Amino acid sequence: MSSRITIADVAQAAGVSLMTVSRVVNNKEGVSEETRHLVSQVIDQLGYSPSGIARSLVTRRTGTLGLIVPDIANPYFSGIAHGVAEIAYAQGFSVLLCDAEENPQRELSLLRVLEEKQVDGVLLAAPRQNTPDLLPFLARHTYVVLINRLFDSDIENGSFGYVINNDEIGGEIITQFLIGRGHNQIGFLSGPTTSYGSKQRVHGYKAAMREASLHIRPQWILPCHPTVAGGKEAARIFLQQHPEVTGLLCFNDMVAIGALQASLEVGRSVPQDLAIVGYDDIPMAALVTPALTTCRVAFEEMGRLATQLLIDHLNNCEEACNNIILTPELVIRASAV
Amino acid sequence: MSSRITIADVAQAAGVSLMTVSRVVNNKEGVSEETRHLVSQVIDQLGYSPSGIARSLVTRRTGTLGLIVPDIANPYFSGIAHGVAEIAYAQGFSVLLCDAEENPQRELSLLRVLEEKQVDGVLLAAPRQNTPDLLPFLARHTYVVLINRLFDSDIENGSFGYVINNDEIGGEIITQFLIGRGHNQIGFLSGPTTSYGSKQRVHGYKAAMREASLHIRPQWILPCHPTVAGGKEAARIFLQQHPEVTGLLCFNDMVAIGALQASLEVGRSVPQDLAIVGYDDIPMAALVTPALTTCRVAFEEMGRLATQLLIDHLNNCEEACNNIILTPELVIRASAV
DNA sequence: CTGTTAGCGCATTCAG
DNA sequence: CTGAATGCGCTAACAG
Repeated sequence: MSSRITIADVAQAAGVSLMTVSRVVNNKEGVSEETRHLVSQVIDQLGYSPSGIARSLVTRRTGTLGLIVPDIANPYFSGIAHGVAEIAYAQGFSVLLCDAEENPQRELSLLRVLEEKQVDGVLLAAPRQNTPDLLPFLARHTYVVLINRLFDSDIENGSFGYVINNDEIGGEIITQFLIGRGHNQIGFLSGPTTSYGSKQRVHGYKAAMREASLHIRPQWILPCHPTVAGGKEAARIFLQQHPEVTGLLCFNDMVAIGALQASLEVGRSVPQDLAIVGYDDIPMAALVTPALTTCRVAFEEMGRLATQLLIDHLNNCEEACNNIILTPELVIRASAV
Repeated sequence: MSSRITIADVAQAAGVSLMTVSRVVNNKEGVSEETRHLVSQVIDQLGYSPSGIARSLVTRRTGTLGLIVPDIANPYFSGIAHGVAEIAYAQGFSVLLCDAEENPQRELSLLRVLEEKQVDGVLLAAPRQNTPDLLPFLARHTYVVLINRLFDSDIENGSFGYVINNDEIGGEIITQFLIGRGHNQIGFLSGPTTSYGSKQRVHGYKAAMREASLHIRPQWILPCHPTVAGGKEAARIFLQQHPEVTGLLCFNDMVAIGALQASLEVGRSVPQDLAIVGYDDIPMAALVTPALTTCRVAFEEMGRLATQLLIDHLNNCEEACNNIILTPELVIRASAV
């Protein structure tokens, strides 16, 4: 219905050949200013719009990127998506949004869909969990950029582009900050055990503790769901079992907000009785009370960089195709001073 | 590169015709179980994936929906997007995400892109501002569903499907709530003057005031930017100019959070000295201190309903194609009790 | 149940 | 500078 009028209609109306029309539509050389002008006019008049579908069939390029996120309603991923959309638009690409709804199986299915849709490349944002089948599905795509997610093996990672946050340094920074403020009993509500980021942050935490010659107690590291509810529950348990702890690191800001709530319940005032540190710096972090001291991860920037990396690769810009490791930044607010 | 192997390769390898392969790929009738099985096997073996592009060229359907939002990083729109993605996936559609970056001009350009990509339909979520050129661009699409946005004229609205929130009732509900709690001097930080929702909410506010025989003072209605900063600034000015006001309605939760901050600065404690009410019930609303009393708008549900409406229409299900008006719901928390 | 013919709308050859 | 042929990969409409 929509694309009723074709390039042929335009050609006929303008009294030229298909190719001439095609050339002016695509701004190609080899057309006199005169005919170019004429054809443009006819195009406007007829309201012609080229069919991206037909074009893609012959060029074998769709100008579309696939973006897979675990949950677009999560500010973490919507921030990434915002960055992705910005660069994609600027470079003339569209983005097919795939929400896996936190379901690893769904990711596989989505990868299939993207294959049928013939996207030029895919951006895969941090699935929480490692599905073993993921690799073969990924391999079917021309090019994939991983956002804040890595496989366990470097060999596998070598097949993909990636932009990640250095969570090990992140974990180290926040731990060092607490140590610097005189804390030496520091706990960690470490999030999902399956999370790559969690592991890295714990590494950083341990490194900082070791560096300061502080004893590392495994029971001070408590996994939890990466949500407010998860953080609240974990903090409740943790604070009861380890009242001696004066500094509490959290997997992310949501967990930290949960910890804030638990502290209130238990009667430990933050930051006086207990310092709490988040991670990510989602918009909410600055707005809770007390405002969260946290580690800023540049979501939107990651989205932008990943998209640029992907597009550079599609354009065969070999030089520009370097993977990117971002260093997070400490943001001191009120929950730990 | 990706779709190197075609239906022809499968046909040859299986020793059947193209059509037979096509039939099994599309699960169509008219193939014996035996050959169906054989062909399926060859497909797996060769790793064949059908080309959506080629298919779309002939079927004139892309199985793709366009979604335009002003800002995907805004929880309001990422909530909608989540609902959209859910239904789209469930019904076998993909969604092309377009982030207009709060730029009405960009919207037009995006609409063009969607036209070239030949999306089956488009979902347009609440642009803040009315661009006069919007209508002709929308008209080029087969079917459009407006999400929480309406044109000023009913004739124009008649051309589109829509799912909206009844913001007039919303404004009325929150005003009645404050009145019921004994407030009779109620201000309204009403957001952008260009916003359709703002106008409606103000209508509701006035209706409730009138109904309670309270005097409506125009100076108690103050427009502002729909952001935390905008709310903070507006509240600062408002509270200084109208200290007599004891209840403050806000355009949305972000504005309310700003008002909360301003109150703290000015030394008015919430809810004792001043009741503050938000709008939308974004995730953040429950997490600030004091937690926001607000009016819940069912974002995700709106996304779901709009998408279903669009798909129903594409499937020519005339009966099911009714526009939807949702009624918001009061959520009482701590900022106004 | 299976195969053949034709063409979707366009861009890439190659000739003028 | 312009145009005529050819085919991208697939399905609809017919034949057998």
